[in-house]
Amino acid sequence: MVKALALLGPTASGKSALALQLAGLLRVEIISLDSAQVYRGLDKGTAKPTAEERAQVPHHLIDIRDPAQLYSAADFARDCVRLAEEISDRGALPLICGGTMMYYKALTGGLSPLPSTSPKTRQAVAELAQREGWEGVHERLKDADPDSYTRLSPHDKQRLSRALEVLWDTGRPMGYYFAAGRETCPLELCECVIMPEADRRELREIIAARFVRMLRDGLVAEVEGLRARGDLNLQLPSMRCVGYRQVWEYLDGAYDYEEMVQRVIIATAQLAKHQMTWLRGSLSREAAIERLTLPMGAADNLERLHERAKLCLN
RNA sequence: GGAGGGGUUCCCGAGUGGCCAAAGGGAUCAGACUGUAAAUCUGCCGGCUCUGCCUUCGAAGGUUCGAAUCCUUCCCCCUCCA
Repeated sequence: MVKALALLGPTASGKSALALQLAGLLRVEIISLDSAQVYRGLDKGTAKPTAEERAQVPHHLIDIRDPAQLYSAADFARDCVRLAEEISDRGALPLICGGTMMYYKALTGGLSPLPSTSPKTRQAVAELAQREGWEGVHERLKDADPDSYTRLSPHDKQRLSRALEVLWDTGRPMGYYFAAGRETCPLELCECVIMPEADRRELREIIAARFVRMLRDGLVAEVEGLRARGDLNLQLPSMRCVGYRQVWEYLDGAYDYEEMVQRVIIATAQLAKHQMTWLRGSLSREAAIERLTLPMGAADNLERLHERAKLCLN
């Protein structure tokens, strides 16, 4: 079984820097666990590793999609396993590094054999919601998919949409696919988690400072460029990423610059909070994945990570 | 100095005699999470010895069975005239 090391943690907690340092000590290739860095052209706002860093250490699953395209947890799980095997074959250690916990969950916990649904159908659901509201969409599930009907909030547009899409596209409720169980993870994972639990205020300051840097580096111009393409919009997952969404709205004139800055900082802090909720929760109740928790910014983190990585190599 | 407008629970903001611990939004906190997940949603959100009680709507008095809401004085803020 292929072994891999996972380095997880909330945004701005120092994962990437630590991963790069580890790469200086042993032969690793990094598999990015990041739903935003997959997009080409989303550079400044995603804290994407620089060209130099990428030249120095191989990075995977970065810049693999156009911002008009979609990428999913299932795509990730498939790509990640394939890459880990290839990297392992090359004699290097696969290092899965990032904070998109849904992707990680899909990898470790597996997914049921649900179908992907067509953009056409999604559009049709959106139109229904437009006419009848999401409560209306919710009602459509009442008889055809009672499990989803009771499980989902009448306001949870994303999941409501997905449930109805599956129903319309395949004629079967989601539960039909759930019944088939989940795939099991073909990788043997070691988990290292950076948890700034003790002082979230510090993380917030790092986030704010980092965003100021992103702006100084030209984030607004980058978003202007993306808007100028003409084929992107706020409904796309790429343009809903933290930072991009708010800058886009600012350029739309929805609010002023100062408010945009504050909103991004708040949204980023909320993202970090959300990621920590995943990490504290049931994530690694899955399988017997041993976990090492590192405090944010501790001096001996690299050393401890290195120790753990060496175990993975055996 | 004069004429108006305003001070509400962490923030914005509604509320003009009882149904008000006080709409709504934001933040915070906690949580969910099966192919959009940096998404989407949920709960809590003054305090307590918690089916009730206490404190809160700039401050202090007053009217009233009863006030965030009415009256008086004071403090502060904004706009305009000077």
